[in-house]
Amino acid sequence: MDDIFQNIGNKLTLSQRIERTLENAIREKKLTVGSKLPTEREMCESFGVSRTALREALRRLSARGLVTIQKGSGMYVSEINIEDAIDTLNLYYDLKFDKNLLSQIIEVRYIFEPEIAKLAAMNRTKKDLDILSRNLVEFEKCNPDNTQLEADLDNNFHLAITKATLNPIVQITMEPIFLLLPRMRNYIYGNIEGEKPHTIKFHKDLLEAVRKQDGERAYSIMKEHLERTREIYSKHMKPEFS
Amino acid sequence: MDDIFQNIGNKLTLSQRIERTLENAIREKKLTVGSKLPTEREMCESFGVSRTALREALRRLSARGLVTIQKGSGMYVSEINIEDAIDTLNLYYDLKFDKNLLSQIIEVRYIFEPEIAKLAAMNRTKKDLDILSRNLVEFEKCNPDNTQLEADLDNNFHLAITKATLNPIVQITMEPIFLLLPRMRNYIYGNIEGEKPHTIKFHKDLLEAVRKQDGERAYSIMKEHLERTREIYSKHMKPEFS
DNA sequence: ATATGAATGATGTATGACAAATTACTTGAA
DNA sequence: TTCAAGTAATTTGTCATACATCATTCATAT
Repeated sequence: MDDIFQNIGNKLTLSQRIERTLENAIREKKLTVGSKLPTEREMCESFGVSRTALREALRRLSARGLVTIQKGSGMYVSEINIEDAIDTLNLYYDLKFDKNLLSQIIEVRYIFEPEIAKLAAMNRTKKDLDILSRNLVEFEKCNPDNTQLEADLDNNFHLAITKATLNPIVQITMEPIFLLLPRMRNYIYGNIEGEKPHTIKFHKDLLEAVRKQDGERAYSIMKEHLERTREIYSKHMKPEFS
Repeated sequence: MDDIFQNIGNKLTLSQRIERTLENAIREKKLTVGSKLPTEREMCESFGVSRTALREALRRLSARGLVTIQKGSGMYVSEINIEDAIDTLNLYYDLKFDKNLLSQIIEVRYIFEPEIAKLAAMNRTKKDLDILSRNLVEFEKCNPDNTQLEADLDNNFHLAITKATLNPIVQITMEPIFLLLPRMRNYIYGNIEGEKPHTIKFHKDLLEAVRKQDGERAYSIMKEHLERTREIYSKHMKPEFS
């Protein structure tokens, strides 16, 4: 019966209680998205707290993406967007970053992305096809010396495929991984000689399969590409990463 | 040449600049995890700002899980844990919650988990086998009336498989999804009659394949199981969600 | 009717004071 | 000497007030 003595110490600060109150109101949709909150002075009065405590609560909420604050205008209940969720994951990966991460990322891509390509082929809209086509055009005419842009376009192609699944969970899962890749370039030897033609052909073939909604073909094209990528990276990886 | 007049207005507030400065220092590991930050007064002096501005910056950082603040003691760089990221995801799903989320989760599991099972079979350690075996025993002797515990054990089995891949990214990816599932039970009719024997057989077969490191077999067992799950859920989903 | 500019009201920052919690130190007794 | 209780010092939490800065509204002049 030790639980008699438990659970007393966790007294929340005043500003944290205010934060929770407002958060719950938002979660329960008592405060609707886009609506304007009362002014600081009004809320201070109704809560019976100082401006300091109230403001610190609202700072927390804005940091978490629940409200947006516009100086001179007011505070509004903001529509939490997918970027907020992804940002937190990004931060997490950033701080957990270690030398094994690259091979782990390659592995994850290898096992997930073929399935994603298949799903994208089945669910894609016409708009997705437009985005993919435009990316392909840009990639072809991109100056080969601009390795930065080239890699970004390659990333965006994969990101567009992910979005074409129309499944936001897939997007939330993969986007932080794609965002990590540019940072990993520092740990990999620059772009590989003579790989661009292959990448272009790969993008073309995959787009074609997605256009025809041929899931199986999209799957195998992606799988083959990532297999190749995996081999190349393992051959060219910097010594300290092998 | 209209760009002459663009892009002046996006001036950050003072507290936001402080927030970024500290965030970057943490990201770049200039401030190491667990270390104590200087006191408010010291930081105010070195930054040359008021306590108000500094405190609001730190409120934001603590809301995001980068620092923890202990009244009377001090402020510390906190190890951001996966729960912080998951919290944000939960909030996002809470506010974005719609009838599609459940089917999206099922879809993600269907395309990812077979590959995960395969990878787990190849990489699993002896310790993973122990965990899975123990889970299986507990599941078998679990009182069928305790649907809550039953579902938790089922979840833990899948989570243990995920961990057996030895790829933390896979784990980070799937954990939020598994944590989401209990919340969805309210939207599904209770456990399905007569499913337990099938689930036990499935767990047994999968464990056997993982023990033998037979990746292909683990893949197909998991795929078949999730196919069945998908069908059952689509049949039993509550009317307002169909 | 439009544009300029002043007035108003909102959030942002600064300062000083005190409250509350923790930590460090001192002191006293065994 | 050792340990414990109590006290002092330190640190964060809250309050109050004043002013700065930005956005909106409204009046006025062209």
